[in-house]
Amino acid sequence: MQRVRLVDVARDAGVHPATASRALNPAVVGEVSQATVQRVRRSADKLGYVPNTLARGLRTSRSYVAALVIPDITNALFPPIVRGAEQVLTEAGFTLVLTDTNSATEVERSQIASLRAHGVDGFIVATASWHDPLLDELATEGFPTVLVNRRCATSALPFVGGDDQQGVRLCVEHLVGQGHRDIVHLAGPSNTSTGRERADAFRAAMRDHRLSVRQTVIECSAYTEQAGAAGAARLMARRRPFTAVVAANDLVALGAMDALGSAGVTCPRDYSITGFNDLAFMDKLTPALTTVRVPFTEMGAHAARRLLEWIADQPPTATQSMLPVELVVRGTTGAPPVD
Amino acid sequence: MQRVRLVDVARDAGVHPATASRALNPAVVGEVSQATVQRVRRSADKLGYVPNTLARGLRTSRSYVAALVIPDITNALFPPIVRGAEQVLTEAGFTLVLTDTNSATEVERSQIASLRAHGVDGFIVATASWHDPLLDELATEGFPTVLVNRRCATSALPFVGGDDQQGVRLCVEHLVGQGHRDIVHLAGPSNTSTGRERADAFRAAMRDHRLSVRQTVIECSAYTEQAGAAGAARLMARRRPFTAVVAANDLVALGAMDALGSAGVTCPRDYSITGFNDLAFMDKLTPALTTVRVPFTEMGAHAARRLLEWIADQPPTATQSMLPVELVVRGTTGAPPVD
DNA sequence: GTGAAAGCGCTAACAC
DNA sequence: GTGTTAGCGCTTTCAC
Repeated sequence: MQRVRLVDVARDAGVHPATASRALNPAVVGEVSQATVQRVRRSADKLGYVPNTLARGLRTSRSYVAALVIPDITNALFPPIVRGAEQVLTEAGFTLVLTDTNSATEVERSQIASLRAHGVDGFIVATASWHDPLLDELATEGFPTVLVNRRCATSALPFVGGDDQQGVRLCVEHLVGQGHRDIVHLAGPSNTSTGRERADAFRAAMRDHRLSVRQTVIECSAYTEQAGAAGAARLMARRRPFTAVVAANDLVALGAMDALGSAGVTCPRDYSITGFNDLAFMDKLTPALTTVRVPFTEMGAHAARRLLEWIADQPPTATQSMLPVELVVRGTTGAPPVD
Repeated sequence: MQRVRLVDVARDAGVHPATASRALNPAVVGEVSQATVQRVRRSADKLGYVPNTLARGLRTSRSYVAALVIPDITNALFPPIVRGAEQVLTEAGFTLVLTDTNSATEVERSQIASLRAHGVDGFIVATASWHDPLLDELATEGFPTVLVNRRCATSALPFVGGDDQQGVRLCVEHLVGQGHRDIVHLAGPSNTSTGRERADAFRAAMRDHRLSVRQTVIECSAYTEQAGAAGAARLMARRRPFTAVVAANDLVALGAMDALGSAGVTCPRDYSITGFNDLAFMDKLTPALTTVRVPFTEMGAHAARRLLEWIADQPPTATQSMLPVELVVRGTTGAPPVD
């Protein structure tokens, strides 16, 4: 394997390598006579020819490789994105390179540089910070790059994400419908678009219901259980009454429930809570988590399609696609306690 | 970016491209005078030179890319493996290509072929079937390949996995210690090494405790909740009494618990059950799952190290490494019911 | 429709 | 120590 070169095929078919190349290249196969094409194809099959993509890439500066940049693959929301992207890319004859930055900016920068050196044709980036110079650079250079899940302040790059606004609105409406009025938001980090936008959406939804938003938003430092627990601790320290919590995501919700539980405040008896993302097994907890389901697989697939379009044609309109989300009502929400 | 070539650096430094190449290549930098090295390095930094890995690879037939072949990235046990491998590889200056075969053999075959065409230096394979002609081919060709998590019948390739035998033995011992005697095993598919070896280990452990193994093993068709539920249904259909179940993995255990629960048989009141893998959130279920913790991140890292060794030197001894596992006792195991 | 020739960016032999 | 030369495997002008 890897031993049969185009020259060998050409020799076997009794043609010039250039002709063999044309016969095997769908784009220019028309320039070659049918008979020759047949002969070359037969030879290629017979010898088990596998084109050397490196050599092709060196010549065409096209590698048919796309890279997916992920902050942390062990966070359960990313695997479906990877999967969706991988499937679309593979189907299109592309190879997916995965890089896990461990949420570190320097790693991200060096990885992106190295991948470009490897000649990748484009990036799908799931690590976007709200202010992200690295992505601004890519945008400026016109290097094919699609943002997924999180976007930047400067929306110069196409983006595919879930409809955060709608998701939060559904949560607030559901809680209000159950009779809650003292609702607080454990927000995500403000250096992520999801953190910011969910918080904005929360305030907007509260206002729509003529509820005060004063002192109702507590920012968590990360999308983790630890940060959620810390947020809940700060919430309790305030001694401001609340009957419901809209958490920025499932992990934050879980952490908050843990912390509140340790303080003897239990859900759904004492308060209601909603998550976001509907990670695996959220339906199997006790109580099962009411949360917002986001179509992550579709998100990855969609982002991959956008990237392929860009690579094939020219810079796309930097559209921001919002995929519809849905509220999944389970056991962590109910009527507010009567005291 | 990607515009600065070695020639440009050489011109800037006033040397021949070959000299610049040597100055920048750690392996042969000694053949160049210190002064020249300095000058070349300075020029490279100044111009922002990034070596073109494709061109280098074409010349050296080394791409510094390793591929990880995964059956299904959305199965929560694989992300940590990916992460562990990615970290070791990245640190060594390698790039990781991920491919998700969706558990389909044809996809796997075509992906592996395509990746070899892309010039990857080696594979880490997590999809091994018990009989796997594709892997036998790679082994025969001496292509650097390390198996992770699952291995093949013909152990011609190095393998890094968890200590399945020990894990199952711990489960059985724990259950026996609680007083269980009627223990059954919901086994994994027999076309995986984990399925076969856990079942073997189960039988061995039972015999060690002088317990009969007749009719105690039921094979599930896959490592999924559905298959677990189907296995539990077959178990109930037998009408043979049991007080404990050793499930081949967490998903199978969850599926079984669902199916048994629907039939009014609940855990831990009516029976005990153990899982395997300790996936995320298994500690948050009700009851929390007693299971075997497997060091997946370390597994991925270890496999990557083995691969790097192979790529750097020569074919390693085809050693089989077993990483230690530990039993995590939680709520799904207890004393058998008294009737 | 096909062949000839050049070259993508880099590195390994071989000179000097 | 450094320059010269050649070539990795492929594609793409340019002739014919």
